Amino acid sequence: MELKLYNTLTRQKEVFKSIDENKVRLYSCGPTVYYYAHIGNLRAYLFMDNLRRVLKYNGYELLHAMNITDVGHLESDADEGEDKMLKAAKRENKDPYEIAKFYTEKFMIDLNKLNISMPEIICKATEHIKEMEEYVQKIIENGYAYETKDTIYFDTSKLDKYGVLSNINAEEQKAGARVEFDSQKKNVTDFALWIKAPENHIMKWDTFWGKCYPGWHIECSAMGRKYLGEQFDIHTGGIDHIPIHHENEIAQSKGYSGKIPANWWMHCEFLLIDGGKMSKSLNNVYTIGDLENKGFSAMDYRMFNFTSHYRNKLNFTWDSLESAKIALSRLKEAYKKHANGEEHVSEETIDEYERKFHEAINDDLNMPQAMGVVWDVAKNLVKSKDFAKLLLKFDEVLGLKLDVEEKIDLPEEIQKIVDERELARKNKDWAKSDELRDILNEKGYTVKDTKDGMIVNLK
RNA sequence: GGCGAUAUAGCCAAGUGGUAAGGCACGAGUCUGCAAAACUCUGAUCCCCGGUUCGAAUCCGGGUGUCGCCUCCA
Repeated sequence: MELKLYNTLTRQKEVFKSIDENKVRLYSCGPTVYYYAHIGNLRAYLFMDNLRRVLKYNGYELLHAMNITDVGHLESDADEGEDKMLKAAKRENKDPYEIAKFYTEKFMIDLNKLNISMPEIICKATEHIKEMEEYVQKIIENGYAYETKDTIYFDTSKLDKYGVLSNINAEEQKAGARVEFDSQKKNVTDFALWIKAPENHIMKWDTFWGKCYPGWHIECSAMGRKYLGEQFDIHTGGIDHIPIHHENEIAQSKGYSGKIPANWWMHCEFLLIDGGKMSKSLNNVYTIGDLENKGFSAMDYRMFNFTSHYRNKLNFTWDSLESAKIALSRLKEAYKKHANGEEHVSEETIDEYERKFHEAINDDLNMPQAMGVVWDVAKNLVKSKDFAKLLLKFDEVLGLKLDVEEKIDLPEEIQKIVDERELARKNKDWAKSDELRDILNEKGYTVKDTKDGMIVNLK
């Protein structure tokens, strides 16, 4: 079946065709590991995971690289700000490498909780200084860079066009902005490739230009090339990457080889909180931990993300997360019923649902529409193992672990009360049963009585 | 100030020319010792005005609102 993916480069959906026959090479801009990832960040990785799974569903093998930015990401585009890693190091009074290690681990834990499948290659900027160095030298050799006192800049005026992705006149935009920029630059759109490290700079390396550290954009160019080749299929990132980071990556690649590195550029829209941007001042920069503290799981958040399309802003509210949580639990319930079902469903019916689902995901990852098909199957009055099997197939893309029952290990003390209540119920001692239920509630557990016994969960 | 996006039921949202997917909430009901859960049923003509068309939520023009980018950001 035809797979259509939206390409930011051409601003339209295009029929996907990989360079190699059955293999897709893709690159995703990963996190700058200077702090916890918030749920907005994580939406981009859920999108990345969604793309991976859809490609796999279509039979492609994947070679996927994602970077971990642990150096070079400055606060200011004018190349004057502080390195985010160093700032975090100061804040926490730690070595920047410790910071990177700590938040990288936290990031991986989040991805794991969200059931995000890992790219085949995870590459760290600090482990590829050599590759970046060579990349920059080639750009210089090709005449696309110039030196100032302490920075090597990319000369964007040497390109036939700068701004092919965002399709804007960056010169004009930046000239109009009320932002000062480094006067050493020849053009406002020029950006730093290589920067001389000040005396007290912690993260620096001995390089062809003395003790330096790399600009932010060069890592993706160098690592993408190293692991995926001069040209690969898809490059993903957040929508905010379009105007600067990805433009610069394209510029660097043009300066290096004359080519745009990827055929498809795909970008995930922002997550809004209560209709607006998340910001520290509004105190709404939530992490997975924050969600968990309110009784939600990472998987609830995963489910929530399927309510909208990745190219649309998604409005996060606690109510909408709650609705996703309930929907997920009902979906699992529905799966279970089908798994225990004894009726038969015709192959044609199954194929028809499968086709509809496949069509939806192949239409530029239209997950809300795909979920419509999933619910059709889940809520079908005919209870059948055939449907259960189909749902599991869908779950290869959804990644909701429909067949995994969430059972929590109850503390011994709680288990004792549960057993006692079970006995009371057996003896129809309702007074005692209710009393024990109250106790469980007080201790923070919910109690559901079903035909198959009691289900106890954390509130 | 410049640029861009968006406006669909209480909420989260699909749908881009042929008479409005889905989820959640609400309400009604079934079940149940009670409660909860679960299950069934139920709702919108698509921001406003004008145009194109046999026909528009869907295209065009104008207006209004909201959001974002131009500064770090997934």
